[in-house]
Amino acid sequence: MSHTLGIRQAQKQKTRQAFLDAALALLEEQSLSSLGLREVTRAVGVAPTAFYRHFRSTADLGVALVDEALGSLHPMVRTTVSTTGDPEERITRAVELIARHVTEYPAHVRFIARERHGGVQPVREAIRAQLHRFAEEVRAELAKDEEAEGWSEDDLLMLAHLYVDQMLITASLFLEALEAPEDERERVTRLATRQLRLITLGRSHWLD
Amino acid sequence: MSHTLGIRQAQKQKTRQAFLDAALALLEEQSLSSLGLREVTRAVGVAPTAFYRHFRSTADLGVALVDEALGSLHPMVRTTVSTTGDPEERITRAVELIARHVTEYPAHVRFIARERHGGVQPVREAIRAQLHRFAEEVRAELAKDEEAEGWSEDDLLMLAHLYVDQMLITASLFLEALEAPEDERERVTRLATRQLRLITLGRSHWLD
DNA sequence: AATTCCAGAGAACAGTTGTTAACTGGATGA
DNA sequence: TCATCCAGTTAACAACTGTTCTCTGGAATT
Repeated sequence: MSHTLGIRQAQKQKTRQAFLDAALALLEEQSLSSLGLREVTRAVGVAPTAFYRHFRSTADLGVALVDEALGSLHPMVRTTVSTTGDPEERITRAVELIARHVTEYPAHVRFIARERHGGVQPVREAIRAQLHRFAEEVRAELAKDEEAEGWSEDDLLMLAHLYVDQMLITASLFLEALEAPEDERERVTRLATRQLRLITLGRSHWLD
Repeated sequence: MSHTLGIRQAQKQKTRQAFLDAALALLEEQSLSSLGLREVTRAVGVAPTAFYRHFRSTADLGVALVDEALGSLHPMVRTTVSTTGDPEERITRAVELIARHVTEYPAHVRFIARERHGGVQPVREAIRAQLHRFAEEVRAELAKDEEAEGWSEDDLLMLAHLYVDQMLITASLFLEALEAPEDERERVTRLATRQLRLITLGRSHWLD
């Protein structure tokens, strides 16, 4: 099924990826709404006009970055939530997974945290849509758990959003602690673990 | 004690406030890192160079905006948390208070949500510091409650941060629902209420 | 082998930006 | 009353921005 791309298409995709990489790097120290088209092309090493062969505008590039940063994350979220084992172990694994992801893709995480409430509407929309997908997937996984018996769909979605938001908050904290000494990251781990523990505790008494 | 300002100082403060107001309005559709100095002076109706009489840079203006947006909010947070009455009533009042604040100062709320993870370091720092103050104040209020018996200081701060973050998430949701029909805001109210309820439930079983 | 296609280059456009220096004129304080 | 101060002005600077049109050379198609 995998159709080998021609030299032409392959080169185009390569350049496109170079745009995404360069933009992501530049966005570590500014917001998308201040990212200039020429700034990006300069970083890639191509003429300004080449930009238009790939994107309509920087907002368009931003939407593509959202897909790159969040699109491939869905399997990970699903498996994390559905992991079997006692709750405490699940929480530990979830926090570890977030920490590792932040370490591996700090620029992606920073971009999402920054542009979630950023100044570019189509990008905000794209992030909102992806996060909603996450919440729906988490809800679906939660529904499978025996603890979900007696829960309404609406309440499950409410809890799912709580988990998703908590995931983002934690990721952002790890991001801030990235260059800090080891014990700061340890502190964040402990904080996030206890917060998840408290939420899970509330969950298990929801039907009282 | 209140020293009447001279005509000169008064006029200066008036212009300064005009800068803050104009910037806040412009920031509804962009981020601080893309806000131009000339753009602001144009909106105020003053020469570009006048800007330097009040601020070193737009980042400096941003820090001033953080103080305006969050500085006056501390009493409200304190009294909200310390309100007596049964937990359910407290939650309702808290959510209502957030909703009202968002309706009254939407630009302030948008600014904080946007720049909390934005591209301007000094502003991020200023917001982080203010939110930490909030968390400390909430912790102090929680400590007075009889439910806090047996809690460690660290765990109380953990819970306080959870409440503060939840407050911001809720505010942001109300902001998105500002121009939406009434039933959307009602939906957000119900969601936020149940999330707070679940957290409070976890809180009451923390020591089990 | 001849033709079409198209990613990227090049040049030019009118506007924009932050920052400097030297100024003006009304409020301030002696 | 007179000298000082200082919020805001004017003018000019080099550097930058997004977007247009035209062109080119190698890949793709016939």
